[in-house]
Amino acid sequence: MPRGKYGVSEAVIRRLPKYYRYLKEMEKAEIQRVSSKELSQRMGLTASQIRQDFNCFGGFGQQGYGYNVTELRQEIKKILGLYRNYNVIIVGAGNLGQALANYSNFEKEGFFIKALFDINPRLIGMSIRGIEVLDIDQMEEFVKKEPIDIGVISTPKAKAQEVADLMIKCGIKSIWNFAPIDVEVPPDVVVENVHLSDSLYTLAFKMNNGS
Amino acid sequence: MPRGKYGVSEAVIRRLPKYYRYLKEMEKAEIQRVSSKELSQRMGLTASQIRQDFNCFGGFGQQGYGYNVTELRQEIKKILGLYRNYNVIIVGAGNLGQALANYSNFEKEGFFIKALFDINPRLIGMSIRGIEVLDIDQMEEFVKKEPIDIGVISTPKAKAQEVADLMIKCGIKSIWNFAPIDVEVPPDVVVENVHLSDSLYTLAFKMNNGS
DNA sequence: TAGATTGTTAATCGATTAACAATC
DNA sequence: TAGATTGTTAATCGATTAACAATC
Repeated sequence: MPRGKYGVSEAVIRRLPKYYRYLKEMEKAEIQRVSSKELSQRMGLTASQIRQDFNCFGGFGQQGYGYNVTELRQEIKKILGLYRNYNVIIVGAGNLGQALANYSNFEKEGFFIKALFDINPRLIGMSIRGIEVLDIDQMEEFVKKEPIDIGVISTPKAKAQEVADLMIKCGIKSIWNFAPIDVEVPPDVVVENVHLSDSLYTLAFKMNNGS
Repeated sequence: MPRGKYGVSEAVIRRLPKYYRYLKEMEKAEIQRVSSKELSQRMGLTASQIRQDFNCFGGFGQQGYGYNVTELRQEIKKILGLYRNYNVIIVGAGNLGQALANYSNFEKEGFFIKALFDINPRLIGMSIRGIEVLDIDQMEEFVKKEPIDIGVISTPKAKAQEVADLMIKCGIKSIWNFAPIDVEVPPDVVVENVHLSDSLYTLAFKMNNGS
């Protein structure tokens, strides 16, 4: 398994957005410095783990002082790759696809939804926050004109693999998959799954097991 | 950290719904038996891990044969707690809340959405698949009449903690949280987070790091 | 300077993988 | 019976935690 620029484990990667979230909050609250100890208490981690995590990327702190909140937030923003913009399309303009298109917070971090696609004639032609719903047949042409970084799959399960294949054919290298199936992709394509049912079943398990 | 009936790690818990998903597919494809080896190939795990996972719960296989697909699926269904029904309410009837209410698949596994709640007068009175959107002020009364197992938070971040507090006050012990914040709850309450932005940022990180 | 807190190395813990006897 | 595959124990690997010298 190749591990790009930063040789970093999945566990660390998953914590990065959480650090980013907490640091944004602290910045908003005008907190200027933070120690690994204080951050650990806020986030429910250990101070050791936090320092280990940051040192995967080179250490942004200062002995005796801690971390500058703004600086640390910016570093993590950089690591996550949020200092550039991403063009996004959503395939599947049903309720979930529309909900995602309506969620304007993604834009604030540079994720711009350029179009939705569907096969349903009733949806095609619609517009959500000014984003058009187009026929899936137009997708290939659309992506040729406007390079797309991320493809979102919000179709039913039965169509998900087909949609993934089409995205890959169009040269899209990153897929955010909401369909309850693990789509198969070539090794240069990244997939991030949001399996809502899996999450709900996990909750069911935990509530029956008091953990 | 107390670990209910089954003393099982988070990593194992997270794999259970995935097993369930694959086994359902195989059952649909009328596959009757499966070995840990074959399942490992389908799922991208190791056979060892699969056998270890199942043996957390007591081993459902037979030497020389493998596992009966239907039986195994049923066992996992039992472990997950999907042989009972769950009453669910959704607080926040915006796009995401509506999308969740519209997603009829949850019902098939026994999760019944009993009502949505909101503060927006424009949404109150609406009906989604026959599920009413009520005023949040009616929630406490509603939950008294109809016991609710799971509360879904699909409000903006700013309201999430308040909503969680209200749910807890109403006796709800399980929260499925879609707001981009970690709500604080007493130790007997279970929270499962779906942090969409975290997931998206993870994807951004990975696409910039070729992992 | 003295106190605080990092960056980093070492120790521990837990999860995954390997191996194999048991047995269908 | 012979072959296959589990359940389970042991070995390995990786991630988390602890400890502490470096240094602000």
